[in-house]
Amino acid sequence: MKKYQAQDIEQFWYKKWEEAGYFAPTGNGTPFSIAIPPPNVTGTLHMGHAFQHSLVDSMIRFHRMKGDNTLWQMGTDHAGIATQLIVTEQLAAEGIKPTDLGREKFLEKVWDWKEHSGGTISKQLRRLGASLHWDTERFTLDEGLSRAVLEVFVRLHEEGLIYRGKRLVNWDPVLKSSISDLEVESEEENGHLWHFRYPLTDSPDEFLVVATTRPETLLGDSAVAVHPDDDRYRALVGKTVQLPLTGRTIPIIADHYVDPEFGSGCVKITPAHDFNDYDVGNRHDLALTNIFNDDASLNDDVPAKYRGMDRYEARTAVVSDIEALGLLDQIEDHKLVIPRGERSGVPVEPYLSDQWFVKVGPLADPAIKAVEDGEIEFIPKQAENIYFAWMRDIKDWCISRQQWWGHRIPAWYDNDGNVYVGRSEQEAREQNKLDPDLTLTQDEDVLDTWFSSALWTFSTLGWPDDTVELRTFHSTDLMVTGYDIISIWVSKMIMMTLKFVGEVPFKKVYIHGLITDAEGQKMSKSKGNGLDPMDIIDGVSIDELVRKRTENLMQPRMAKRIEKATRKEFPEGIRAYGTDPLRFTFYSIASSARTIRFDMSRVEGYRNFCNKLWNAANFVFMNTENFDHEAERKTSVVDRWILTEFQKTTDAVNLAMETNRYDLAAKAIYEFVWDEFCDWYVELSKPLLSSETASSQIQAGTRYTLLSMLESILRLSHPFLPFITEEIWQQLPVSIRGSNSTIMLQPYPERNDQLVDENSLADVAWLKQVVTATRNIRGEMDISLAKPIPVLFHHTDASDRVRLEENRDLLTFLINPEELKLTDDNEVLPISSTYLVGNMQVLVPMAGLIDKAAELARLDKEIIRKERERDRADGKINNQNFVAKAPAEVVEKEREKVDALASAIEKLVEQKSRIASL
RNA sequence: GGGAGCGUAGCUCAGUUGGUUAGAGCAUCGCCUCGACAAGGCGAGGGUCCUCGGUUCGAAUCCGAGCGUUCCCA
Repeated sequence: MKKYQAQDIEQFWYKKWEEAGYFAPTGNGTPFSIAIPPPNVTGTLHMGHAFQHSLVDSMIRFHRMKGDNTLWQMGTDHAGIATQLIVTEQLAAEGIKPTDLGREKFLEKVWDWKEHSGGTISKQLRRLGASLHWDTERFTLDEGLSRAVLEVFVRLHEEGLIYRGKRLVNWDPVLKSSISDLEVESEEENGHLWHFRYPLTDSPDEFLVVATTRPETLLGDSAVAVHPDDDRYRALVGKTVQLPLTGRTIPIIADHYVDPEFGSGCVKITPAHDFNDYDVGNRHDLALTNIFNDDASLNDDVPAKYRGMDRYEARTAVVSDIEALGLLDQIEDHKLVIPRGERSGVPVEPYLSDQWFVKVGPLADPAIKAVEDGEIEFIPKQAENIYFAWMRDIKDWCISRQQWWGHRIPAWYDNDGNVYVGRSEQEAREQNKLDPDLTLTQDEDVLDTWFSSALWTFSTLGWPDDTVELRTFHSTDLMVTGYDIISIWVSKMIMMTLKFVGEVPFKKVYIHGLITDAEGQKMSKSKGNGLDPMDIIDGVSIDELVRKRTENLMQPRMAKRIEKATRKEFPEGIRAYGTDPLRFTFYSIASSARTIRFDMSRVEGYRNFCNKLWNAANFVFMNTENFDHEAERKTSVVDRWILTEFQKTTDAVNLAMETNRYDLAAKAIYEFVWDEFCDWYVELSKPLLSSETASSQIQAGTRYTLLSMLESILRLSHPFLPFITEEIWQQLPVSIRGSNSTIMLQPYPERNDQLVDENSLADVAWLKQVVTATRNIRGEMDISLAKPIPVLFHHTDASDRVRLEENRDLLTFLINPEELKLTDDNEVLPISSTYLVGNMQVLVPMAGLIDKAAELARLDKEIIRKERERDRADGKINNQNFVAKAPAEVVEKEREKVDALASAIEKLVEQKSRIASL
């Protein structure tokens, strides 16, 4: 075989698998299904995706190999705002505005874009080895899903759970649309707190001082509020103040919302421009004065002077006018949280507008209960808290967006503003018995992308039709997603699915942590610290990496700093590690922590692991070229030992997968392959295979075990390392692997008790200890393995002698002794370096080999270590409380430990004094 | 302000119901080009398990307080 090069094998196999249709459910066995969290059609694969989909793919491959009827449903969402923005920007480059084209033409352009540029993430998922069922790939805007959306909208509306109303929403003044909470990023920024004096109507020389971070909203104030228990202002409640610049008179009200400790204890209330003030306004029946147009310029409800000004222009004007009136009390520096639109980057306005809402309360109750009752299990369990906290304080969901790209709201208006909802205009007319001549116009808005995503698990399976797929694969078995998605998506899926399908969307939700950079910083474009999983798979030069990180920055001045940091962290770019090593890294770091630092040296470590597996396979092939499957064979103790170890590993991996502990699964495989199979079994097979004296049956047994063990390892590892395992498996003889065409559909290993031989464990443990003893002496004394050393076995018992004779060839090969010699108990021994294996002493005579001082130091270290241990155990068994209260077997264990250590120390001390006396 | 996570070797992290000599990878230091593999082999060094209390015969593990750090919500 050639050297291990991931890029040589990976794409080849994926293509084969896909063409052969191996990703499709077989139609037999227990159904197992997972729906992909639909990636954004505009998106590219980031580290979070790669992590998430690697976890899912292992689970899918695991179940497929177990013989389940396995479906990983593929699909993408239409990403309303993101997609529309991209196309809008492209058109802008040609000097075209969407409004120039009109809705129909514009949407054609978007579809065009989607068809030609929207598939990046699909290609990347293939590179990742994701065994998604592509044939039934869905898109939230395709016909079937759109029908589901219509159905849900109409039915919720019929039940009064969807309504239209004027409410305060997050408004992006650049997009001129409402946006969801998830699309708002709140960061602390430096600002000011302006203190204004509002004159009392009754006595204009007296003032209430109000503090605000947004002076321009003064023009929309409806009241000044104080805390009801605040003695300073109690007498003023019910009176009025003059609102400067406007000539309006507004009331002084009392509300518990006010924090009397903050500022002056008086708060201006602007119900149309602040979410808290909106609630206060509702409680006190205050007027809602909207002062903005949809681009956040001031509208005609403000004094003429300010009309048409941008909000920040108005801010300056208001402050200077207040100052001119002598009503500016003071200006303080102040840190405040500014909500910015994720896409546009501008501050978002709470904005009063006509929107459609889902009344969430009645949907939330059963959704909470489903999790409380354990119908849905969160992993880790603490993630439930996020869900419950959100669900128990849930607000109505604004589902309309002032966009073109999306599911258009199925509502029609007549000229009097009456609204009619139906699956089509036709149905709306029939249901409402409208005059055919009545002119109706459809609502211009579209639905929030999450509205369609909420139906994902069942709409992708054909709902509202009662399909075989729906009956077979719903509820899905597992959802894998991040913390940030619980409130925005997971909760909505649970509500909608319970409502319309009457069952949970998934039985388990695995919530993974956020992949951060090596410093624990969230990866982001603006910080320039992002990693592209494709760059880890394919490698990237430092120049290219710098280019990718610094292009199209929102803040171009960051480019220099980003370049410097990048060149420091990756002076030579990133090497091409391949998909398997990257995947294995993801499994290994999948802990329950909420942030996971991504460390490139781990990828390197797992690339080395793949290389190790590759080379081990190479060894197996080299030594089994003429393997005759029919030849008579016998198993050795070493064969039985590795088979026993493999059963334990298989058990551990299966258990880990059942409990979603990907890290433990990866660890079990890594340790078995490297520490047991490669370091011991392969090494122990060498003397047998090259032996002149070993029987041909034993040699055949060893060859068979090498092959079958390798084959089993490949199957066990396949869900995690799909490519390298397939590549190697294909090269195995058919007599070993069977005649099927892919490892993907081979049975997953399960523990076979008939292959467990507990006795072999003790035999091989003894063997390992003897070898380790001599290696230790060699290592401590810097004696090369090339130099033969005499090895004596002293104080042996019958089983030691049997083992020694049976394994003489193995020991000779591994130790490279000048001689292996059994001593008599009363024989006078040469001065030696000593190691204990149970009661037996392994001796290497010092003459000409070993330095006296070094050996004394080695013995001292060993004695101290054992004494420390003995003292600890001794302390325990001399403690009456311990003996009385600890379980008998624990006490017994400590007693045995003390005895064994005492006798070991005795021997070592004796040895030490002999050497010292030289 | 409320809630959550994290704090274990120089770095990144395991440590499952309390009993391990507290582990791994990377890094470090020796020795080794022996017929799978130098992307390797064999050894070694390295820890006040954040701090202080408590429960317990026994605490990295359970409880309380504090410190540091990250995130979410307001």
